[in-house]
Amino acid sequence: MIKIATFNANSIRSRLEIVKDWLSNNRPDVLCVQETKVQDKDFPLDEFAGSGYDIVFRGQKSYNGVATFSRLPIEEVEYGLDDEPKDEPRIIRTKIKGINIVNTYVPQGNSPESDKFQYKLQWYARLKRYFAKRFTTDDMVAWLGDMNVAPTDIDVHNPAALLGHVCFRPEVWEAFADVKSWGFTDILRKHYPEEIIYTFWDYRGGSYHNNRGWRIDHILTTPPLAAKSIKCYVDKTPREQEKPSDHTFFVAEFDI
DNA sequence: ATGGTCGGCAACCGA
Repeated sequence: MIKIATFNANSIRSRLEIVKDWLSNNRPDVLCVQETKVQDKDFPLDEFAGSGYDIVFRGQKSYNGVATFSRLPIEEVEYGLDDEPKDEPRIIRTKIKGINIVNTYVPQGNSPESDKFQYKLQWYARLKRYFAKRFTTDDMVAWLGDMNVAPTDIDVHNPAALLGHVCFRPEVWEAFADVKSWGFTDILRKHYPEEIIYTFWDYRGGSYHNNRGWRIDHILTTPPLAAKSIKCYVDKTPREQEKPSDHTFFVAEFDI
């Protein structure tokens, strides 16, 4: 069995105790973290010394940043996209136990009228080419992270009101679906085709308490890995700790 | 309810 998880930390340094506790209590083989919000020279490596995890990361000041934790040997590492701008603080590929683990923090997009939104749409297209260039759909590939898209109406608490948001509008659905069409299965939906399951709740307005959430973190895999998927779930227990992230831990287990 | 709350960082931007 291999257990793979993803978590948008919204600052790894502010979420140190939550991450350390979760790793020691759950012992995933791989944890992909987004929004570490720390420069590489300041990454809190010492805090994880003796944890049993190797960590690869790329960050920048204030914004973005990704890290991949593994307690199995990391066989390969690749930072960034392969065209310009490489955007290293948003994507790390590792190969672990023969599985390509692609940890992404997809740009949020700010507002539909902004250049950042166009950049987001292009980012999905660039990512699709990245997959197509490296892998075939017979390879073991897991794509996970904060995708900044809620793909269907049941993935947000109020689709009518939220329609038009940069994470919930047709251009984003199409861009995400186009990457998926290369050969990915949405592992949560394989197990729970119609359940209301969220991974993110805005800090504002008591949305967690009222369960006004979004499903914007995803775990997708190629068919040979999807066939081995045995469990997929959101772990909300860290939300009950002090100063939680606005996202939860999201986990998939495979019979490998 | 067109507001609300975080984190980083040092004024506001990003989410």
